[in-house]
Amino acid sequence: MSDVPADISETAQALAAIDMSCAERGLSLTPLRRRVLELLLEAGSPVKAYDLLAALKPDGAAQPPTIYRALDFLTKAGLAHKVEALNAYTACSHGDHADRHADDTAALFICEACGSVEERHIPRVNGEGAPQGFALSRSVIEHYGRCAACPDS
Amino acid sequence: MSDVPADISETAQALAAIDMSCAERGLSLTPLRRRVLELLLEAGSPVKAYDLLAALKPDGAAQPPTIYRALDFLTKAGLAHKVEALNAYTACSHGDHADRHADDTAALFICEACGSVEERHIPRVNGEGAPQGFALSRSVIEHYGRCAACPDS
DNA sequence: CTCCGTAACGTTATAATATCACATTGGTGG
DNA sequence: CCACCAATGTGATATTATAACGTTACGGAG
Repeated sequence: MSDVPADISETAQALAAIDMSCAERGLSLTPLRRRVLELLLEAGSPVKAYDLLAALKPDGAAQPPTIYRALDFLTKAGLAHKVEALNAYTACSHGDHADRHADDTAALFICEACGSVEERHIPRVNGEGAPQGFALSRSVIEHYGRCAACPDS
Repeated sequence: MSDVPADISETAQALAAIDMSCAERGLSLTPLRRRVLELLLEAGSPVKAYDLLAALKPDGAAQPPTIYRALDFLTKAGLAHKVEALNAYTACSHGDHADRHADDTAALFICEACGSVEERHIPRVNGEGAPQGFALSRSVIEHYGRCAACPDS
């Protein structure tokens, strides 16, 4: 066993891969943005903007625009998603090759018991039964329920 | 031609049908709730809570809880939906037989140009590629794009 | 009929989420 | 050096939503 929990180590590895991916894509993953993404990765479930803000406080008193700008960058870069129905944010589980998924739609499966999020990338197509002539720009797909690890009890 | 625009008349007809549906289901569609639903039906596109509030003002100064309680009732009754990504609310296009769709998922197709909403009811099933053992409770499905009537220009 | 319980709504205050507008910093290229 | 631009800092404010408690009106039990 190392002295670092496995999930933190995984976070570090993911961040390293994302560093490279961003470099290739010409995106500047600044320390602040990187730190916010790190917080999201460590959380493993959706986090509210003001909770991220609170988590940054030790590093100096951050103000709301700080966090919203970072989240804006991360979501546009495909490194994080906003969970619309929760007003929360979560790291993209495919952030290390976000470029390959730029045109995909992310479907989120959110456990209402434990908060965990599973993400599936599905090719961007008009939803089932789209109106004639509807030109799709983006889709929000969020499924709420109970994950396999959280029995109905 | 009547002196009442066609869409208002349609609204009135829809409301009459909803009145009966609510009576059958034992739901009390009070004047306030009915008025809010009427406003949503007339709008034809998503409306923000505080805009509804403003629209109610002439009838007396309403406060936020008033409108949120009405919206809560309407959404639980399946007569309206919250558009999560817009923080807005829209009348269910099948409100007159909402009982038959109680277990369905509503997929919304929202035109970013004109604001129109088309609604499709799809049977509630686990989304494509759901994780093993995921027990679905509800889904948020919102598609954004451009409707057939709004050319790319 | 009175009393009581409850659903609906009113009212005041405040919480939670998000953005605007402008100042400051720090690098990069002319 | 200086002009420029991306990124961040900072203070104020807008927008969305809920908490907490009071009031009213109606319907059933006694």
